[in-house]
Amino acid sequence: MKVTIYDVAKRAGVSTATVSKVINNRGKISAKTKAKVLKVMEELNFEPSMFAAALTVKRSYTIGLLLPNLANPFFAEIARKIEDRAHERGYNIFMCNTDNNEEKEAKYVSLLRRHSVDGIIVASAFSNLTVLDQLFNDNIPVAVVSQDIPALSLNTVTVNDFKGGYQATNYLLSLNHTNIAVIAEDLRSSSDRIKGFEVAHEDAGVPFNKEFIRHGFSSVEGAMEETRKLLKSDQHPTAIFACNDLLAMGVMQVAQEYNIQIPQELSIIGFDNTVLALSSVPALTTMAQPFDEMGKQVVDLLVQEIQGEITTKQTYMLVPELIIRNTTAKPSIVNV
Amino acid sequence: MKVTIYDVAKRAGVSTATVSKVINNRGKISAKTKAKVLKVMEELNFEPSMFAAALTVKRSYTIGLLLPNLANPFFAEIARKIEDRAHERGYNIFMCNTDNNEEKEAKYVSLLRRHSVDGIIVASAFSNLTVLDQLFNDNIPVAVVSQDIPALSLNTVTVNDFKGGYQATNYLLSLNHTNIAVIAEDLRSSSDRIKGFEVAHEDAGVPFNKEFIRHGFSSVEGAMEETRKLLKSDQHPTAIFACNDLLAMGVMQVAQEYNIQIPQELSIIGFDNTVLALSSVPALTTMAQPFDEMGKQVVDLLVQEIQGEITTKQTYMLVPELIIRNTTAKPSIVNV
DNA sequence: CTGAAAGCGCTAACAA
DNA sequence: TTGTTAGCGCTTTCAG
Repeated sequence: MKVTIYDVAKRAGVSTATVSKVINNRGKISAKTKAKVLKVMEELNFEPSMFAAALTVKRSYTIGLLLPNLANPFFAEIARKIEDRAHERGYNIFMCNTDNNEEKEAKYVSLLRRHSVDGIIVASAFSNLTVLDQLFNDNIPVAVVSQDIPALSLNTVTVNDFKGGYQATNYLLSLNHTNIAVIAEDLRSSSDRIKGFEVAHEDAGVPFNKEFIRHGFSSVEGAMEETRKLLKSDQHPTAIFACNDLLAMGVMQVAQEYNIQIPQELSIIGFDNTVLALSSVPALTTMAQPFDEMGKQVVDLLVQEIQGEITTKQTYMLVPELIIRNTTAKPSIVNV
Repeated sequence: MKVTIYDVAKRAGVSTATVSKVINNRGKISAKTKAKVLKVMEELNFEPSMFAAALTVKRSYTIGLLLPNLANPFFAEIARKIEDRAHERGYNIFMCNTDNNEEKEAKYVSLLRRHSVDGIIVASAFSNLTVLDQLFNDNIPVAVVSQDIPALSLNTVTVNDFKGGYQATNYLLSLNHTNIAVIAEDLRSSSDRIKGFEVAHEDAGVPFNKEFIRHGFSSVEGAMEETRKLLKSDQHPTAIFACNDLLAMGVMQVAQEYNIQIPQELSIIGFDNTVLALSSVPALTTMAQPFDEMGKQVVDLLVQEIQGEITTKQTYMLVPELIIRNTTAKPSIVNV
């Protein structure tokens, strides 16, 4: 049988109210009583049930985390940071892999509500706005990370994708590449990165080839297929901006397939700076997402809202950072 | 205000007991009453609090998952599968990153107990046996995945590391490599893999160089350092067996650093088959861990124990599978 | 500084 | 088939 506050109270010769006070370090208790209670708690290896407490206190100290798929290093990285920070703040994380599937999203949210989570962090696409609306009506705080849901006003932490795209492109341009292609997923973040790509060209006065902007691929295979087409074309690009590291890996595989030297014959830049970028051969130049900061900010925002410390919704927009490694170089004459 | 069972009962004109019954689909209720209650629940967007229920029913339908670090693709992969299966079985997962740090382990376990988890899955090294002992005394089911804790008898799911090491080595031997090195972490699983390496050599009647067995590295950097030493030695190896994919990436980076062609001049085989193996260039030959099966089995084992369906502890030992990709080939004459 | 007692939202006998 | 009632383990007034 689990040991309860009654067991502790009886053994310590005090009331449960007193025990409760020492557990929560609240109210006035004599040092002596406190010491005695603490000792008994120790002896009994007592852990107070947050369930029972939550019932009156209406706070579970749990947060739900909705993301598409942990097996994707990008989300794994964020999840890690979020969990860290949440734990620091005394909250536990309920992990939910939605696969960006509306049905799963709804199911998880329902489950999370039954579990009385104090708030929810959304890192998945979250197509299901109805569900979010319900949460809103039910007064369950929601914070969003790594995307913006323009239809709703929520606490949000994003990274400046436009700027990321701009800087990545700009770096390539500064290396004298004038023939740059983009491979992207079909996400809002991607289109912002692409916009950055375009504006960087305009600002530099370098024209870009619209044909070289390819989007709609989320898998390595998709990226590979597209890269093949790109590299087969007459005036093929000397550099490719892959909108995430995974896609960049696809590009690199095709380069090897075609016996194209990286970075001598083809420069590649990724986005995210996941473990893939660091471990790839050659190591990938990429725009780093500030995972640590992102995780920290979302949970802080959410926790603040939970604890009623902020009432207005806020948006943090962090900036990605260029990490130069070994997949980028000046275009060689050979290749032009 | 959160809507409660009382609100539903009142609005539906029935007692809370009746509502409880329809929630849990238990007892006898007329179709009519049931329909009415269901309708009201829908209208009120009611989600029963598992907290309150757990208080009497003594089951929270939550499971704690302890692992070192989600940012490590191996654990991310397992976590994903575990979460999937748990969810299928109606359980939610509490995520805990321990960094293999005893203090964190203890803190998390304490937190999990306060949250009244029904059971705990341990995927981290778990140095802290005292804590596990407490769980045992408290009758909290624990299942272990991807390792065995010989000191304790617990439900366990592992993969046959000896066999994995044997098969990896054997494949290399079958390719006619006779000069094979191993790079490993300092884990029990690694020593089993190394044992497999040795026995495979003995069985094939090929002597192996003890100097070529290097262990104690857990980072890419460590692997790189060691690979440099290995490749600098006079009679350097023609193949390297890296005891996990991440280490293999380190080996590949050094190979490129030294301008050594893979697989022509050096074969590499990894272990795990994480996303790294698939996306590396060239794609990595590796021993695949059966992540899906592992995840499924641990949660099934744990859930069975929770629900009292099994009383004896069980051990599943799954087998890894050789996935041949592009980092392995026959040794070239040049290199001998 | 300490304790008695009510109540949080739900379930589980037991009556009706 | 449905309702009454007594907890589950903890917190919180409010007295003492």
